[in-house]
Amino acid sequence: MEDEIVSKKSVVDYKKSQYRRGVLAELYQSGLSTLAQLAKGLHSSVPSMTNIVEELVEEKWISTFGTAVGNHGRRPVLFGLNPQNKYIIALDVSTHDTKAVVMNLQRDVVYRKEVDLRLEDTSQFADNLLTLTENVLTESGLKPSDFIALGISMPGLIHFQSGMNLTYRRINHSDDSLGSWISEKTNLPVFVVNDTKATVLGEHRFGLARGKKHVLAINIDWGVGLGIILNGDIFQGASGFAGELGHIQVDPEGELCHCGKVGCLDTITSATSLMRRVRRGLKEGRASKLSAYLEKIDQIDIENVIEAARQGDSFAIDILYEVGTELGKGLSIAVHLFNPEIVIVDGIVVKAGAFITNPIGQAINKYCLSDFRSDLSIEISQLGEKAKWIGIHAYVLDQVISSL
Amino acid sequence: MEDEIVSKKSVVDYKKSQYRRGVLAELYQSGLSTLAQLAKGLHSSVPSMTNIVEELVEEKWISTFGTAVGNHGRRPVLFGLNPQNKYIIALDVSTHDTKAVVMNLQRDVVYRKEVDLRLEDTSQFADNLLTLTENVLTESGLKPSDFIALGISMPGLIHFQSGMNLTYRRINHSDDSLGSWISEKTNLPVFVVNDTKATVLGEHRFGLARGKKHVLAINIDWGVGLGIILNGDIFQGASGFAGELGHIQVDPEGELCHCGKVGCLDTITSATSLMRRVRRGLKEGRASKLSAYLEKIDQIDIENVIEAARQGDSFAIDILYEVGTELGKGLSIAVHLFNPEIVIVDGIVVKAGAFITNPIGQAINKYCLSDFRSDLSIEISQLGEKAKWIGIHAYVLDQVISSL
DNA sequence: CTTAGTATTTAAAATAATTAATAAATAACG
DNA sequence: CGTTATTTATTAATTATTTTAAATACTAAG
Repeated sequence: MEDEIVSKKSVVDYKKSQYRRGVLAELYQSGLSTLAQLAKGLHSSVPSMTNIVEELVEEKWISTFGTAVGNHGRRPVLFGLNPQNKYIIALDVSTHDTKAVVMNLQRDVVYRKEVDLRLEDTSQFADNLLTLTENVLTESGLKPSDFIALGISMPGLIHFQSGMNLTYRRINHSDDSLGSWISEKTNLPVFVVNDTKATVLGEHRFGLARGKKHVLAINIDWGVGLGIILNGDIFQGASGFAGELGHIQVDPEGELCHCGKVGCLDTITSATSLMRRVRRGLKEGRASKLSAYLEKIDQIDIENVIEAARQGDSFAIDILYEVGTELGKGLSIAVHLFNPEIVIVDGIVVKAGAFITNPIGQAINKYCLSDFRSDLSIEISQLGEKAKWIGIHAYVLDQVISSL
Repeated sequence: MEDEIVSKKSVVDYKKSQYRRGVLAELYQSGLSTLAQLAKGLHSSVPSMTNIVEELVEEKWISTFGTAVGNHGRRPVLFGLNPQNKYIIALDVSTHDTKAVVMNLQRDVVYRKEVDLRLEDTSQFADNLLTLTENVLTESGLKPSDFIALGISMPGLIHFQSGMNLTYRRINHSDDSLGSWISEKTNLPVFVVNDTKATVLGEHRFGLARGKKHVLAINIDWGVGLGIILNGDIFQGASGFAGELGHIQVDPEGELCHCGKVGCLDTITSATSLMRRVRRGLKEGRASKLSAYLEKIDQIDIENVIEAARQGDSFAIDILYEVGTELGKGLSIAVHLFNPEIVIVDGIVVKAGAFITNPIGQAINKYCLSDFRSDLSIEISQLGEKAKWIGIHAYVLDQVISSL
């Protein structure tokens, strides 16, 4: 019954809704646009755009930003997403801490909080994350009605359809996903996205990969993740698991991985395993500046290794080289399969700069067919940790807009 | 100047053109549709569709196919692509022969020819292919004006933007691609597509993978190729090279590949290398029914091996098992990266049936994370060689329609 | 400082597309 | 076998959108 009422006038409504979404998406990407630009971009006319835009201004989605300068003739009015009235919360969850960021529609950070909440596979974690969220809601000083959505990025296999994190199953409350549980409690739409996918989306929309059609972003952190942009969109695969590079087998005689298989790329290249090999090497008596840490060997961390490499420590350099080579080998597989225009390297390891990118580049040269390399550039992320918040923001806004 | 005339009335023209393409695409997929179905599918109204459809009938693109049966009420008129007046030539080029097929818009084969023209890296090949094309044009008995386009599928890295085959560079006339050269000579639009990509498109549009969003099709032939459908579309990558599974390294101490690298998957799993190992095994005196061929060892071919396996020959079974396992290993990498819903096995080796699919399935079970396997089905192509023609047809028609 | 030139905005007219209404076709039912 | 219910096709009326034209706003040149 209700369905029939909705389907009345359906065609007109559908088209209008398409235009509304189009305008918001366009303004999100462009920052500021004139009516003429919007009309052209959406294959519509200026008077039509005037209508749509007026409506969206009314609803506080967009606002005017003065007029454009420079050209001859009458200066056109600029429109952009409203920097007030509507806010998004981004929770960047990892295994070592959690960051909460409140942003307006223009991605300006209006509130930030970093807490010592580590992702672990317990139901307690969900409770803590909810508490954090509620704290952010009040501490930010904004009206509850000003928040339009909450985005959470975290590692793990996140089932696209249900939002369940299958790697950390206990954080889901019974058969409800963490996301829908928090959504219920906070009365906000919640979107959960894999951290690497958020990162690549950030890099694609507002970073180095802007405007590229096919992008790979490799994120080297506590594990290895591959974020993929295809045809300008984040690529999820059938269930949301696409890009699981960390668990392809690279060494049949390698170490046992936590996933249960043997010789996964993760067992060689993740920061965890890198540190394991550093400690083993030091214990075996390898000559290195890092030997100074021998007594307190558990306190040594990856930044120490990178620092040592910078100072010319050959043990540290070797270790990084080894990791970079294996990463490059894994990446060349992905390059052969995806044929991207650009590969972005991201994560903790980027602090190692050329110590890690050189071997990656070398391995790609060695293991990739030349035709794949000719139009391919390999870059280090410039957005850094911001890429993730921006990616969450873009992901959430995409979802919100498309549900409008 | 002309540009300005075109851009007059541009928005209206654009929308109409969108509808026209939409109707053709819809009818191509559905076979037959009613006005109401078209209107619903394209978010438009019945009177509008009536207009568009009338125009397309006028232009001989579509025609009526009586009325639908079964329902109450007045029976709706069915429309479908016109089976007369417009034809497509598909050339299926491989390293062992070339097939030419003329099809109408409904994919009915109206003329077929198989010639002993083998793909080789010479300019002579281009001349021969042109001759073949011209013969087909005349021998088919159709009016030249009835042909709307020519599609060519062939192995190799085919540069998406230029249509150049980079694996067989000499078939291109100077700096003109084979495709545009033939196009010039025949006055027909020509589209060149990689054979594996054509196959997966065929399987997706009218085969086992119909309606699936993400599909991998592995084609085991003189080499290994991976065809990829993502979000319902053929995935080309930045330059058209996506899916090059054959040249990922699987064995650092393996054989030298013709591509210049070492231990490519191709060196283990292609039909060529399979035969090499069969011959080597026989020479080394492995017990096998195939030993009967020892004197004429060069005449033995893959079908003999498969036949031997069917008869229980354990050497043949072992060889196929080995190949299947390596293929499965390679495929699991692709599964981890693409997270598809279905994997289709295609090519010569399918005649081996379970002898090849069992080890593939087993390897996927062994090397894939369980979450990737739960919704994944592995099937053997049912379309067989037809998949490629149908894929060429679909590819060509997609291109023609989108240029309308 | 005025005027010519350029471009946007607003308003009005023309066109196109949708919805609503009516006519036509067909199966089910009494 | 005719009537009714149901569905589709066609036409008319209404609504929406585009196009055209006029008005406005601004730059730059004389």
